[in-house]
Amino acid sequence: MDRAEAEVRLLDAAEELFYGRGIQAVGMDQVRAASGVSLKRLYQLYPSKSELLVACLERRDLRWRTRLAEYAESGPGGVERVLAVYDWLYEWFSEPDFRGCAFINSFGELGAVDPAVAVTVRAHKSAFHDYMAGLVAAAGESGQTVGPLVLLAEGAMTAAAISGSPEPARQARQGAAQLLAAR
Amino acid sequence: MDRAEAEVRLLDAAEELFYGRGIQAVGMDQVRAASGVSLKRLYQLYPSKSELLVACLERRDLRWRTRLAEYAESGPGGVERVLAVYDWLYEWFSEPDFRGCAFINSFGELGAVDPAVAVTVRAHKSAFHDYMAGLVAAAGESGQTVGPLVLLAEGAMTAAAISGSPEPARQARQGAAQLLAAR
DNA sequence: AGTGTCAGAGAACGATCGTTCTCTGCCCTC
DNA sequence: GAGGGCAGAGAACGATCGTTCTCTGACACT
Repeated sequence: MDRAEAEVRLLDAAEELFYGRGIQAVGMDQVRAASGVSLKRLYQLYPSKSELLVACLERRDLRWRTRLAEYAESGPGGVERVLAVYDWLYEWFSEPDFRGCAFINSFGELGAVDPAVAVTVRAHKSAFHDYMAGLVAAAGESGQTVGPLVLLAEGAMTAAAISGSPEPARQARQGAAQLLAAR
Repeated sequence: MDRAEAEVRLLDAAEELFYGRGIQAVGMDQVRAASGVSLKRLYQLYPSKSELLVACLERRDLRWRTRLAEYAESGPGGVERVLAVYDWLYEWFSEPDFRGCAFINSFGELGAVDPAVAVTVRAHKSAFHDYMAGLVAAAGESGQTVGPLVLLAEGAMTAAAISGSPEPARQARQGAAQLLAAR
């Protein structure tokens, strides 16, 4: 197993465990067991739990935004492309192991005590905001709606996590459609 | 110091610490030091950290909803009463020690491993949803908007926490006003 | 083949946690 | 005034955590 594969296995295992049970509820030895990578190697690649977590979040940020963009840009453009974001949220919320937004969860758990986590979470949310702003601008809509549109998505993530239902995505889509229809 | 005062001091101290730094980042000994209540008494009143946390959340739920209702119902009725919710959020977000919604944070940290926490958080969010539904109905608006209106508020809470700015409350209010104007 | 290098397994370490126990001193009752 | 129960302070306990160290065995090279 070379360095690249060890990294992948570590990030896969750590991300699933951290996301599924919370960060402080997972010990480094559980990451070792789930990944099959020895503790020694783990600490060579990621010198602390915090750095492992940040690496997980950064990879997740990339994958999440890529998947979202692929979905949105596979359909028609304009306003429908904005609304497709909420359709994608519905699919995400429906995944069996969905447990909310990993960034919101991480920020709530460690944002106050781990500055690196706070920075990473802010970067992710900022990137999402910028992406939505781009879609809205491409649809020729007023930039004033971007804020509420993002809030609908953020609210849907937490509501879906807490209620255990994907339905908030539908409600967010309805709200977004109304906001975009009003002129 | 009688039992009632010990409870108040414990809940005050624990709530501030848990909310400000995260739950697992705070030890029971810090709660003892901040409250001035001995460890023995603490465990007589709340036999475990989880029960102390749930008691904090339940009291916070009551106080939070009471403060919100007092604010909303101190102004005019109708649609403006719905919008007043977002004005209140702005004031809340502007408090110096604001760190997001304690229920969302607690759920993210412990929802997956502590069922009592999950139940308490769901109850709080459900109560907030019902309260908003009541305001919307009293304003003579369609019940269909309740979902998006709640999502705007939830999204504003997390966005304000992560960005460290109260501005999301303004954006949520704008979005809500548009949703209520559209018919 | 013999030797040096490295990786893995897992013990070890020091810290901290939630929780309980011990000891001491005070207050109330007779 | 003597004795008993109770509360507070803080040590103690067992578990677990993040992180490091030790030991052993396998592989690479001359």
